[in-house]
Amino acid sequence: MSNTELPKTYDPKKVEDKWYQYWENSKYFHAEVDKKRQPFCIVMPPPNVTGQLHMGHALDNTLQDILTRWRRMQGYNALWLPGTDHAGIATQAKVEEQLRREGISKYDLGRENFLERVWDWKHKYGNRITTQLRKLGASCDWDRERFTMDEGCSKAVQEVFINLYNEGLIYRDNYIVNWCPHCKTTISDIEVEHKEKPGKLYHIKYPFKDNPDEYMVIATTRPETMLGDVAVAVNPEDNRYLHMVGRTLVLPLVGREMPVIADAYVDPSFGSGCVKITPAHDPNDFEIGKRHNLPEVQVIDKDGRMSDLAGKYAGMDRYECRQQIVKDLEDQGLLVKVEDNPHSVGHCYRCDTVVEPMISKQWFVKMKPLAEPAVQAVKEGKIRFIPERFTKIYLNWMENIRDWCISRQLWWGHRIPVYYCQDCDEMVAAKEPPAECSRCGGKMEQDPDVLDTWFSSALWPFSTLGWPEKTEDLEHFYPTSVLVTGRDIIFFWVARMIFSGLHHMKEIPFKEVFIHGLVLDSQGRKMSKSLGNGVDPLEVIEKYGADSLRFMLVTGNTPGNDLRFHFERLEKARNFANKLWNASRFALMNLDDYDENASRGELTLADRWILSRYHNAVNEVNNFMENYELGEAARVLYEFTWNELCDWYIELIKPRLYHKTTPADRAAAQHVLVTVLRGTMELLHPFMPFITEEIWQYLPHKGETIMLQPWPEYNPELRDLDAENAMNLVMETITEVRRIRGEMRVPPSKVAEVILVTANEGSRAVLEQNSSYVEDLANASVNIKESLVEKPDQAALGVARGVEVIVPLKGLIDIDKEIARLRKELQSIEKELKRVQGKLGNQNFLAKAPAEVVDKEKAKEEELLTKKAALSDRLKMLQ
RNA sequence: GGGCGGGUAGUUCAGUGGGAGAACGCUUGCUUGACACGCAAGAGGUCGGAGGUUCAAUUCCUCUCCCGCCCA
Repeated sequence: MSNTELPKTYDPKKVEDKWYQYWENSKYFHAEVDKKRQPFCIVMPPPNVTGQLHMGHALDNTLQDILTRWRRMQGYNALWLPGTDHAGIATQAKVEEQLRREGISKYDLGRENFLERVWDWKHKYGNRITTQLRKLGASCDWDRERFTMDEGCSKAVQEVFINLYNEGLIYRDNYIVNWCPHCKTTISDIEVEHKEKPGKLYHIKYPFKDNPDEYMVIATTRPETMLGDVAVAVNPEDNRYLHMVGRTLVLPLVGREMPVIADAYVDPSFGSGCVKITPAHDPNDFEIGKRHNLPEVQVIDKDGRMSDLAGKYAGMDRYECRQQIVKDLEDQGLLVKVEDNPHSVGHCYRCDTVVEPMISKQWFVKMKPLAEPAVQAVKEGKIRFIPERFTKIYLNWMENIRDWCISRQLWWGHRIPVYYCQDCDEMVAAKEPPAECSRCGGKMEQDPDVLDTWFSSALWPFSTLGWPEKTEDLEHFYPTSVLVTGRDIIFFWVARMIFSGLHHMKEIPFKEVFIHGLVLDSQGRKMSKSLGNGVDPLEVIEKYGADSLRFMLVTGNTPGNDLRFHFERLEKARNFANKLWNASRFALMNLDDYDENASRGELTLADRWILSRYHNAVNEVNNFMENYELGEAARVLYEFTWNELCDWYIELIKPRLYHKTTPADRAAAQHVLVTVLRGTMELLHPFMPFITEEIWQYLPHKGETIMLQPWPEYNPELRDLDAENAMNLVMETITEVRRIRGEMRVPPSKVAEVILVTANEGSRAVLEQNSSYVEDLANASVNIKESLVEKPDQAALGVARGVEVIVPLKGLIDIDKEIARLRKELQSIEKELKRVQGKLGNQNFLAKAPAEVVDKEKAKEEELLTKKAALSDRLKMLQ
């Protein structure tokens, strides 16, 4: 290898795209079924096809990429399957917005033309997010990229719908659903976000028919819905009102006669204890209405305006109407009082409009039979959540699940494969449009609605692998290994994939679910468009590099917890990348004559030490990775690289690389450096794929790419605790000398005379063999003695592992300063000693604590006593 | 109302039944032949509060306060 001079700072822009192209063009991401190897498979949570990469995607995909790259290096047949979601409401809304700017509506275009526009939009923006994922370094198999509306996925959707329909698990019914007046569609229960909002509680008199002077007072937060009231209910155990049950009231402003009923749902302690019943506009009232056979009067329409049934209020906006009704009630003396009453209001999770509960004929999935096996699978441990606490959240939801409303009044999506006869009430679910009604020969027309987007994503783990066909892919890669996703879509997606997989595949879709938190801004707020506090991952990549972003996202955070985005932490990650770069730069500057096969001298203490520490790091990283503690694994690598490899090992071998030794010794240093540095790059590769590839390619290596190198294996035989102990003594000695130098203001350029005194033979041997380390790293000349009778009084003293470190400072020492320093040191030793001796004096401790803990405390006491003796002797002498 | 997470150095966060850690910031000194996106040395914490279990609790248990999230 020729002498390689690299630039002083690492520039990610110069290398990232280059390596990504190389990997992708070389098909390194591509996985084929290979029965000889164990499969590892992740399906990517599909981002919205027309969306843009945000920090949540960056985190989610970084985690998946780390796992995939790691398993791939371990030799698994690793497949990370990417794709995008058609995102019904979001995408349709975007295209409608575009049409609005052109001054037309989707109705002007008609369904066919509108859909063509959406497909145009998809083709135009559909590869934006996948390009962005490439920038992040995602090693997914693009040859297998899927889309929820592609032919295969659409087939799967049809198949599933028809199967469930035939099994009686999909039904159509009139039911109270959540209507978004802005999106103009129903949404499912979990798509409603409940937010606490300030509001009023209105107390209104409802007079009796037989005696208009007598009345009941009802309390409501939504007076406008009273136009749809059909009863007043009280609790059957509420003695205040029981005698009124069965009597007839006259609804104010409307004049409708309605009964007083008793129902256990009513909470006697809320408001007056009398509840108005509006089955058409409240889910609970709807249930009560069903129980009591009450009529349903719909007074609010799909635009959020009062309907024709609202009499003189017809056509008014629902909130305007509220004001007017309150005013009218007041005028008639029927408003008793108005109280402040903050209450929870449902909002559309897409557009944040207040949702209107409304009765409508919709398609539903019957959940109970599907949920049961999905609960079992998790309870039996077939599917494991990481962190474990999400198991409870999942189970709690699954066990209380309600039927899933799946029809959406949109055009963009999978159209419901049900056909209705226009002449009779025949209806069939079919893959192909029936030519005519099988019963009466009438014309058949398809349901105009489409399915909830999540209906297709629920099938993602098997639809992407070829289902309903029986493919080799399915057989090999299903069930997938792990699902990585945010905690915000456990219900939307994870739960639905689980019951779908179990029902249609008869097998779980994945064995583990790795949940991460949300990426928040630096103040802990959710990143949102309206707040404008989002950080664009692409800008970050542009400025700091993808490796830095990835490293920052994965460190300093614990699985499942939210993560605040701080630019300071990004800088830290970038600095780390630069550190790697410069360590490698140093290595390359000293490898011009490196020959792997050259005869090498014996390993030195530093060599044995760094190899031992490296294998310790390998072991820790492996354990953390297996437990999904990716942040901890990254921390171990950060600390090993910076604090051990760079700060100590590289410094220790500089003299050997600068030809101040024999060629064989130099070769040994080169070899250990290359081995450890290359191994470190391999360990870091899943986290920082680009820089590690760049460096690895410069280092002596075999193979085409770091990403297909075997993952470093832990070799316990290379753990060398003797070397670690010896090095600790050397390093602490060096630190002690440096500290004295610093405190006594010995100029850095001046060689300090150092006397090391210890009666311990072992320590003395270590120091004698390795005194050059102390001399080089502390700029000192070292003398080692068993004892020292005549201690120079013009000297500073420290103790490292029982070794007295004496630095004679004739003419340089400030006696007062040294006395102060010794006193302070002694103080902290006394404090520690008191604690240790307190423990050792406790009979219970000696009797019950494990022997090694007791031994440890004893050794500690001994060391502290030595140190104390040396320092106080010294202090006496100086005083 | 139920559930969950968090409260540890000035700040942001790791971590642990047995001597409190990191990064940034701060102090001091360094253009030391990889790196100032750096090197060396250092200051800084009653680990939210109270009680309990234990030889030993920041860590386990109970209660309590504050912050955040989810569900009803």
